[in-house]
Amino acid sequence: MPSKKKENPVDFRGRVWIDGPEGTFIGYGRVVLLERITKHGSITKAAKSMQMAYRHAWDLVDSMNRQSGKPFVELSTGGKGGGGARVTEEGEKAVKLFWQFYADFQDFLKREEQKLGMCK
Amino acid sequence: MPSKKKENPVDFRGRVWIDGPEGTFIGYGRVVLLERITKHGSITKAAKSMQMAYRHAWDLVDSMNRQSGKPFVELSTGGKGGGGARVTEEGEKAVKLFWQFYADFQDFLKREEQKLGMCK
DNA sequence: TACCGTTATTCCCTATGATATATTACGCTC
DNA sequence: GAGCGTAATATATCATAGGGAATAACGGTA
Repeated sequence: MPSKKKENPVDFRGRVWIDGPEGTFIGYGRVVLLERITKHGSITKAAKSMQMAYRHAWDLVDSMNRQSGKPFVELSTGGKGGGGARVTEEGEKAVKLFWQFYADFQDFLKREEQKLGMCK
Repeated sequence: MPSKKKENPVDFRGRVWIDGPEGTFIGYGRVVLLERITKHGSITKAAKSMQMAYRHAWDLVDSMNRQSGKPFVELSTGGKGGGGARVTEEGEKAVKLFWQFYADFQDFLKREEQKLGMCK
């Protein structure tokens, strides 16, 4: 049977994100971070679990909380366990919204590959 | 009449490009560069016209020529006028292909804004 | 041969971002 | 009040990309 392997390995790629008042608001890395925070209950553990520096993770959370009307993550310091982080409903909605956007974009890339791929 | 101004200034953004064997192959900056080379006839003038360092422009041209079966740009050194650069038909085709991809992507972003914009 | 403007190539400097380290603040538990 | 693990913050180190400057190579023309 005839192979459909591409002679020229070109592929259509891209990135998508959502901008807010200060620039980047919701993106791939931020959404994965939110999911890890939901799973682990703290910025520290979430950052470690994805090889991200705590400083960087904290900056992202702070950026999202500043740009959203209602915070995506509730932080608490001190107390039982030393404190922690909890993703709010608003944050959960943002996660779902982005994954929908992301999935639509992957479909778009596939369609473009079909449409324009052979014009190389 | 009721204003359609958005309460929350969030907008859907993104970037697209085409990968080749070595990574980035065709992208926005590279395509603009090709158009400037067509217009000016040299890498030097093309780079100056878009505030790009000659070194960077040359690297981009070299990267495209290495990754495409047939070169996108024909370079000549010495001779009348000291040499120059000329975009080939292969290069022109790549420019058109990318702009089509780019336009489709802008449409996609608009559709997503309509579809998901109010779910914030 | 001398000159010219371009391509081709090297070297260094700077700006930027990410990372690592360290310190402080916090508030509950014991 | 001591201890704990976290958030919060500041500082220093490192890596990387990009730009600028300088130089050589090239091949036509006068």
